[in-house]
Amino acid sequence: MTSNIPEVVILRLPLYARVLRGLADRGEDVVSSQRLGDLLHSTPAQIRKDLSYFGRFGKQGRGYRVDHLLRELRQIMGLERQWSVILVGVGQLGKAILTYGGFAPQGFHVVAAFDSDQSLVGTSVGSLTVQASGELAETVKQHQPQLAIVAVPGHACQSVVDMVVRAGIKGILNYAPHQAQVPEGVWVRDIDPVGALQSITYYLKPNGS
Amino acid sequence: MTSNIPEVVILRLPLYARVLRGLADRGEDVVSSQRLGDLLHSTPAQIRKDLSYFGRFGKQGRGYRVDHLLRELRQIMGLERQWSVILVGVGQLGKAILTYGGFAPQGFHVVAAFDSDQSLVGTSVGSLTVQASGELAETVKQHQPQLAIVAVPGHACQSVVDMVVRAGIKGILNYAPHQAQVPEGVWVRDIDPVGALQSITYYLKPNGS
DNA sequence: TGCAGTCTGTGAAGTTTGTCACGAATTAGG
DNA sequence: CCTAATTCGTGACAAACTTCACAGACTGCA
Repeated sequence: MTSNIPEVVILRLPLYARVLRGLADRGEDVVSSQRLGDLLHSTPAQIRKDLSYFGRFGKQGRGYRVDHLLRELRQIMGLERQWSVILVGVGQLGKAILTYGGFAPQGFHVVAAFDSDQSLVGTSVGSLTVQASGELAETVKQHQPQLAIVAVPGHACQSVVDMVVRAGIKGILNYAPHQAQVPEGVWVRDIDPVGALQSITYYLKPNGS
Repeated sequence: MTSNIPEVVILRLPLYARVLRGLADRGEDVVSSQRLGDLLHSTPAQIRKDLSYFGRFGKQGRGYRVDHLLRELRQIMGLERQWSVILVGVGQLGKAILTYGGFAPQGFHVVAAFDSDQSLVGTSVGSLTVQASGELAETVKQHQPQLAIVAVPGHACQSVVDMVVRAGIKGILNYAPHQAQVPEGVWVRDIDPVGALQSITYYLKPNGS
């Protein structure tokens, strides 16, 4: 039974949560869909409609209580718990991801890092020791992480994805420039900065307005 | 006059180009929309429709010539030229971006890096020397870069975006966790790994299928 | 208490995006 | 040359998504 909530809506939830966090930090108690729309470059109707998929969180004549709505959203997205993440690929990108401080505050903890390069295995990056790819299945069985970050070259992506999927991982954040094939029930999001730039240049190309 | 080609189509073009590059590397001459669809997890009809917005590149009974279609797509996206990029924010993330080897092969060259932290200004990262943010306008005037990568903390994002926009930049790749406001005619793409993970956990939350 | 003003939640309408299915072009093999 | 097998390009159709617009709920003030 796949839920009937559009995926585009799910993709917007993190943005809503982020903006609400900002409002909470600035001590704002209540926010209207109008105001949220301004902050998100979206429309009030869109925001109300999106939220209505999950329940009724606002109050007519007032708006939404910031802390309440934020808690609800975090609940909906499953963020009221910690998530364990493994990293595969400890090259430059992988190292940057390991030392990046943005994941942990949101409850995503990298608990193990793997690489196929034997000269990396055993070295320390941040607080982790790089493990051999061969140990992945065993380590996953022990720590039961739910997510994997893949930061390997494009040509290695599919085999790495296959490996983590076989180990039981159901969510993958893929930095490799490759569309990985995954079975039903496994979720992949691609991070593609180069593609993002390329889709910008399309609009800049006819130079002028 | 905004073009009437859907933005979703434009966002798919880089993926098409990437897959075609892979096929070209493997020496394949011709590819059908069926095959492309398999590789992209898309449908043949979608691909034919997308391509038809730009012209007629295929041949009935055969398919698309890989090298020809790739060249056409690169032309369409404006990739048959080099693009100059500036980086703002030379923290851990910024440094990783500077040393990342994925941009240059696609024609995106980082020509200058800026940071507001005086202790970073003057230091070398990769082949660049970090400049003070105050020099940005002047440097942009000289080098005429078309794109900017923003890799600063969320709270600094908007002011940095304002600055690069004022300097004349029309395309921004934003790594900061903040939805920047930009005037008409400026294009922003956000890179949001944390948000991507959060939209995955939504689906994993009801643990089971 | 009553009234004017605000703002949500939601069916219905409208728009955008994706799929279907078929004519026409091309190839390959007698 | 003729026929069977492919495959594109595209208008018509369907599905998905967004916007509209309004009833109903709440607030604040006199």
